[in-house]
Amino acid sequence: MADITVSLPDGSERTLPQGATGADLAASIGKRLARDAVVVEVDGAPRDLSAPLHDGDRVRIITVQDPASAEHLRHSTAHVLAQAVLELWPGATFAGGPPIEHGFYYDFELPDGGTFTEDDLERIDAKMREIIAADQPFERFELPLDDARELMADHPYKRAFMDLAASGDDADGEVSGDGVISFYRNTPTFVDMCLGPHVASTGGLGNFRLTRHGGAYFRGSERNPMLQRIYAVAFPTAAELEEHLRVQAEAELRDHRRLGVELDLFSFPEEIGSGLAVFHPRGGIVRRLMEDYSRRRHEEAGYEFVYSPHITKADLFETSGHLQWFADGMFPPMQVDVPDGADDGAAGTTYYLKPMNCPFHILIFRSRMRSYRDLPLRLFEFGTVYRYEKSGVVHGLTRVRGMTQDDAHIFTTEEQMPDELAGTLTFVLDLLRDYGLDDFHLELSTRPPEKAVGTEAEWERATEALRGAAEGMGLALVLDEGGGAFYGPKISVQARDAIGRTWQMSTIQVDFQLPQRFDLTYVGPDGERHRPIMIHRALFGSVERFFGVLVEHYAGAFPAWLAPEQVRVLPVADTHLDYALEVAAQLRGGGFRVDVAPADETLGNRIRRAKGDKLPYVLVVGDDDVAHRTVGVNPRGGEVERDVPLGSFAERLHGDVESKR
RNA sequence: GCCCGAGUAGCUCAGUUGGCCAGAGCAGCUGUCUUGUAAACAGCAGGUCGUCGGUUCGAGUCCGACCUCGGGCUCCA
Repeated sequence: MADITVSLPDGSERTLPQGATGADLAASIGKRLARDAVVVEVDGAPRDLSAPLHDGDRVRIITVQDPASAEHLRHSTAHVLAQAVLELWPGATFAGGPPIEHGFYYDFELPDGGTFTEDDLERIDAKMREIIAADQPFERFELPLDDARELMADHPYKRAFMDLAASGDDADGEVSGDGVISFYRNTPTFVDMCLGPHVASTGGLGNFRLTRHGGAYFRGSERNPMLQRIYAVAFPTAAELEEHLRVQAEAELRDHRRLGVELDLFSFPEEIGSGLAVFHPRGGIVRRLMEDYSRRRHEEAGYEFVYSPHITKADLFETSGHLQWFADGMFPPMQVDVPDGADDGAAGTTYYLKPMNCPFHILIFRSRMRSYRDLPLRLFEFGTVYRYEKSGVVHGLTRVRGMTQDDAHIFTTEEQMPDELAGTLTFVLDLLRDYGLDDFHLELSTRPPEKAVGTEAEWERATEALRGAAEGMGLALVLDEGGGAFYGPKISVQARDAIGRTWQMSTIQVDFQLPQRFDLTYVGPDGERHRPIMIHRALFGSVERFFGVLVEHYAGAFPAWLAPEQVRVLPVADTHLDYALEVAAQLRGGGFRVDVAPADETLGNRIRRAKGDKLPYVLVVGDDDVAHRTVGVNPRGGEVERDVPLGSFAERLHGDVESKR
């Protein structure tokens, strides 16, 4: 029988006997490679180690050291989860269980509408580890559709995936559409439908942890039944799993909801209502500083400031299209000016809380005749809007029902638009950097197929203009098909924070629609009327969300320019109080935010409290300092320095503020 | 909105199968202590146990509805 020859990524070739598998190949190269091999890629396509190789195959062996192995290990561990659940809950059925970032999930339906509990996760985990200890093989086999349906007779969701694939749907990648269904058998009783590949056996798995459980609609649609999903994190190595869990624990400590209470920044009094925040004095300082700086920069960039009310007659949102397209996101209407004695609900005038600021800015544009000389006209407002968010989605400051947008609408000619978009994007990124975020990527959201006004051609032009601006930035650009607003496509800026999480921040949207709906015009150099184009843009997105992101990014330890309290002066004993007050007064005179903590408590305890409040600087003053007009400087995250002249400390603080460190 | 879980003092939590006057630490207040870099000591005060209704001789504890929060789905700045 003829041998086969395969090539490896380094260009070398190896000759193996006919019928040799990826595992054989690995074994022929080295013991360690054989042990660490997870799957192989043949001509770029992942395959089981047990699959026979063919003459001329280009083969890459993926080991646990290769990041590409994670997906396969996760996928295989998901099967172990399914096996454990099906063994523990006789009569349970399962749907899909794909690998995801950091881990995997699997969807189940338990008998009699059962649900999982926290304790169940422990039982399942224990069962999974038994399966792994048993080192069960993953054995692949294939069946024609009819036989496959019969094999999965007790599992309607698996059959649903087969039917979807048969009708040309992608079936969430669970099955192929070629009429042959592949399965993996672990034990005589456990078989899962799967495209594969899988690890050779369960023994190599184990670096996982079950994390959460919750409801999830089948295939993500509200119209489908709700299944019970279990999430897990999983990594090729134990060290990676540990690191991930460490970062998670860190993220929990940074949670802005927790820090908001601890640092006395803001709260959500139950009496006010879900998703409605109040900012306390310390949070108020931070917010005001954020806003003040933003105002200054916007002024310098040619924006003009406007103000508009929070509520308006329904007609305005009829004209804008919001009542047609965005009504679900709006608070219910209120009837006002109802005539005495009228019991007809339709009598009077209908008002709405505003969910967006654009119509108001449009009315400002339209308040008089505009010339091309006025354009681009950039109207800016910290506009507070109200959105009726579904009860299950409200979340801290990042998803609220009342928020303030740093909202601007730019009215331009069509010719000006590309430059204006590029300028806006540059401005936005620059400003975000000043707030300490500097790792970005961009996302381009296109026409939502079922929910869009305007013609395809208009959408196309707007989308291309945005794409051009985005591509000019030299940042990664991700396509978000169908994710645009009803009136136009958008670019959103995604920022990565200090511990690597990405947040959607700024959005820039092109809008041909509202200028038409409101019949906006300007007079061009030719004396004729022309239609302007609108650009909607928000940089913080919402001030509340941005505030929450900054709290998490800085873990509550705001840089000096934003810190609510920059310095706290601690006299060692009462005899140093007058000097401490003098130091504080002098620093305040320099424009700094300073408090004094008198010697009612031990110095150690006052230091501890100040550190807990995450101040940039704690100053300790005692006999030596009174005598020499110095201070002891205890900086956040640094070493204590004694006998620092007050003047040089003030300069240092000034430098921190100026450099926004 | 849907699935699950939770709501006890400002915060973090105890409170056994329904049964004496609902507890602790931190925070707060009052004293004493007068401190050189991450917790001095003592005392005081603080709760209609989320709200409303029900079961019961008796409810923080059991049941229902609503409100709020947390985790997930869907949605989103």
